[in-house]
Amino acid sequence: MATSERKKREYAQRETLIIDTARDLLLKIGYIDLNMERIAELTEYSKGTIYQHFSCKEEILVEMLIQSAQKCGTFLIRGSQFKGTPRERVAAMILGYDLFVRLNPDHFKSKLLLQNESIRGKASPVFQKNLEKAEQENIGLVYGVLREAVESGHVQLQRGVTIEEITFGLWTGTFGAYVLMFSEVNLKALGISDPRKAVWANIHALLDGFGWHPFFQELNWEQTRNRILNEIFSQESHLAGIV
Amino acid sequence: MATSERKKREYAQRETLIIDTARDLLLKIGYIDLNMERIAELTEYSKGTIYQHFSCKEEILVEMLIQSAQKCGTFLIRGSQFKGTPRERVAAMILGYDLFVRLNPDHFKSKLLLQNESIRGKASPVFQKNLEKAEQENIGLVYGVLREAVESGHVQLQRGVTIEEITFGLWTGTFGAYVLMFSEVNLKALGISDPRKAVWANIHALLDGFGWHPFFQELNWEQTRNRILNEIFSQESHLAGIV
DNA sequence: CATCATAAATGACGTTTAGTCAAATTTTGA
DNA sequence: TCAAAATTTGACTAAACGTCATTTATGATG
Repeated sequence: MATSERKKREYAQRETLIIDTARDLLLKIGYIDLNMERIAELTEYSKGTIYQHFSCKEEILVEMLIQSAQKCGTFLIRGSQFKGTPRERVAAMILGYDLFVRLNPDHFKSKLLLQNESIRGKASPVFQKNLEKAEQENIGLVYGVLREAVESGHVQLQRGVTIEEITFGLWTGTFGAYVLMFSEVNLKALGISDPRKAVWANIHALLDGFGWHPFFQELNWEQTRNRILNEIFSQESHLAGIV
Repeated sequence: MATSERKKREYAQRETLIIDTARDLLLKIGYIDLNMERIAELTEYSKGTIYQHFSCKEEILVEMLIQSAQKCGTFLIRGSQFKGTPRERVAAMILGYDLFVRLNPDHFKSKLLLQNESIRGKASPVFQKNLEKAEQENIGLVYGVLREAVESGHVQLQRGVTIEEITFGLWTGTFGAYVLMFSEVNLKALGISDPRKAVWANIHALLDGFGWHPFFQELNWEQTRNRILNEIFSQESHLAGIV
């Protein structure tokens, strides 16, 4: 069945086209004004065809986020492979995440929207499950490095704290910061001129606070940061313009 | 002008009625299905009258959030007045915030939505400015206690870290956690059975990491926590069922 | 090449909600 | 009591949603 293979390919291509179009449109006109009619126009397909792929705009957003979460995963994996201590590898993952977010501004736009159950709930359950799975896999990558850190004795878990909870701290500290950065909260007016610098300081204070060796003071982090960017994310850091 | 005073009062009362109705409806049916027609029905006014107060449902949400942000401020203030070290006072503010969020579940629902610029942007600029102001005032309350902590020598700011950045860390660590808790991310599946416990551990690790005395180990926090709840939030902690 | 069955794409249509505004109603104060 | 002012109403237009009968394209077969 050579033809049916081609059909499948064409279907997948069209899906990509729809998502890419929706992504552009989302960044350009925002969620409220985003509509299926316009997506149909721009893709040069009819509304009916668009609805054959996605049941509503929210479902397109979910699929968009699934794809970007998977892409995000590749950045996390690359970060985790940095040659260094577990703490440096976690730092590399966080830097990778930052680069990913910089290069994929649509990620947080759709993420923020779908954080709302009413909006996410419009997508069909299959899509929602897939999204949950994609995001859990990414968290799993962080767990992996933390587990190694505990096993190698770089961190001693104290007072019943679990690696899941430490990950939660890293997660909320970075994710929360991006939510704020991406929502036009006036951080400048609040004295936060460089939120990324603040995140970096906070993440390291957190890890220091959990007694994770080597402590912030014990390492030249400026150097480590440059090594991470050069060795792992050379191309991306140039693309993002952080040299 | 006794009459015009009464009119004003009546107008304000109706505004309250509209907001309360919208709040109930939001919690019941969610953002997507929330609509002006239904709000009009439930308040027993006509659509036109509702539109005299608010230009769209998003504007109602903004006003809802302004009000809850102000109420939140009273919890923060009370927390900051706890008789203890600055660090204990910060902890009291965070506990106060937690109680506030528990008792006002609509707060985060609307907050999350309005984090999206496209949604928030539907409200008129005056409403948006007021919201920004209300939220900045709350952050200002945290700054106040941190400033005292620095002045009293409980924290030494190191390596160019500012109190704004530390506040940002507290903010993202708690706010980020509530965003996740309120968005049906399956935290249980990720091994986070008690996100509030995790937040507490992370906040203290963060403050320890910044060298904020007294360190977590040096205090009986279980006792402090109970004192805060008893002395400052007795009524609220019972209402929230955390005894 | 012609035919026909199947698959895919279309856009008109019914429905819902938004937001407006002229008309109806109520209130005010002389 | 009554006219002017203020308020309320809901009918109406417009926009987007989501459906589905109809049209168009495809490709297998003789």
